[in-house]
Amino acid sequence: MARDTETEMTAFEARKVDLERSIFARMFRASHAARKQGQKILQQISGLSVVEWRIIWDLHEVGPLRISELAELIGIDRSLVSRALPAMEKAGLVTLTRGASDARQVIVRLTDAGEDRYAQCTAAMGRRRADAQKAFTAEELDLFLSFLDRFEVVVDQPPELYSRIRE
Amino acid sequence: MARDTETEMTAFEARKVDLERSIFARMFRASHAARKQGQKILQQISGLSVVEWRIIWDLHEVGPLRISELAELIGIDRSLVSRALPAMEKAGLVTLTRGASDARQVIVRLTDAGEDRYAQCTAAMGRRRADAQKAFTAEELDLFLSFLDRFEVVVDQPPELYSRIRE
DNA sequence: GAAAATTATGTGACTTGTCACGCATTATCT
DNA sequence: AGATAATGCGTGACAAGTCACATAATTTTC
Repeated sequence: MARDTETEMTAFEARKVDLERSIFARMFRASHAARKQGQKILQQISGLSVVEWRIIWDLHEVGPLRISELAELIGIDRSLVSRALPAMEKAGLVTLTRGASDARQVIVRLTDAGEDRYAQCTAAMGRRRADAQKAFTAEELDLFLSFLDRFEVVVDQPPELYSRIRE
Repeated sequence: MARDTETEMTAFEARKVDLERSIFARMFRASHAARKQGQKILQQISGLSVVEWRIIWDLHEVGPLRISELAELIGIDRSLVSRALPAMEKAGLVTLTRGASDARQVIVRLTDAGEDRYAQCTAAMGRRRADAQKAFTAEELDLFLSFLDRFEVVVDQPPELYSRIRE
């Protein structure tokens, strides 16, 4: 792909260097790679999707939950949770019951089979979390999380702040 | 949502605190929020999708590019680029021509209308990038990027490293 | 007690993204 | 020169995710 002389960096290479310095590009790439890796680990171990794993993990950690609570913990739209659950119930991983005091609610509980599936995946996913943790000292981890805090302040701004025409 | 006594933190609340300390959960949430915000900014300004914006931005910065090069810069599968381009050509934003020396290749060029669309969006997207930049000192930014480097070392490991049964 | 407002969930329709396969073209090997 | 391998792209089929609307149940208001 020779565009400039052989000894100079091409515009393409220069662009890649630029993007290495872009927080947005780096955040996307890193979290995208994390997601793909997680999907593959779960696929190889148990055939679960990331959403299914998160549902199982959250139910194991917290106990019975409502659909909207699961969606809040996982950070996804509740329609995605709502769609995932019937197949999980059919697979015997969870039970779905109507709320005793509020019949609008669906209460999701982990079954023994669900606990088995949890056990199947948690060691691998825990090793991955441990590896990520070990890449940082405790102090660095705090700092990394504080950087993410600051980044989130920016990306949680309403889009109108940026899209509106400015002087 | 009273589960424990009113003065104690619920398991649900405790779980949320746990997830605040999880690099993976935080990376997903932060990059997801960034993506949604970007989508909305672009939607409000120009109706472009994120992929379309990135194509225009990369062509503006680098000059004519092949489909595989665009996919590499953006960090997505080339089928996504391949699918986005016909509509962009139809909208007059890019031209598509076969490679002069390799007829397999498609060379993508930005048109004047594409440059206009670039101009329409770049100020807003640049403000967002500037705001993110301003949240950090130059030193902190270097550190943040080095943390992302380390995180990527972990998530770029083959999934078999984690999914394989271990002693 | 009835009406209106709000809430919790389910689903239609769509967008975004991935993987595998096929076709055409080019490069390599003999 | 012909056969084989590799490459670049297009597309089928599917998965993951979002948004809006509808329905049912509960809460609030009068």
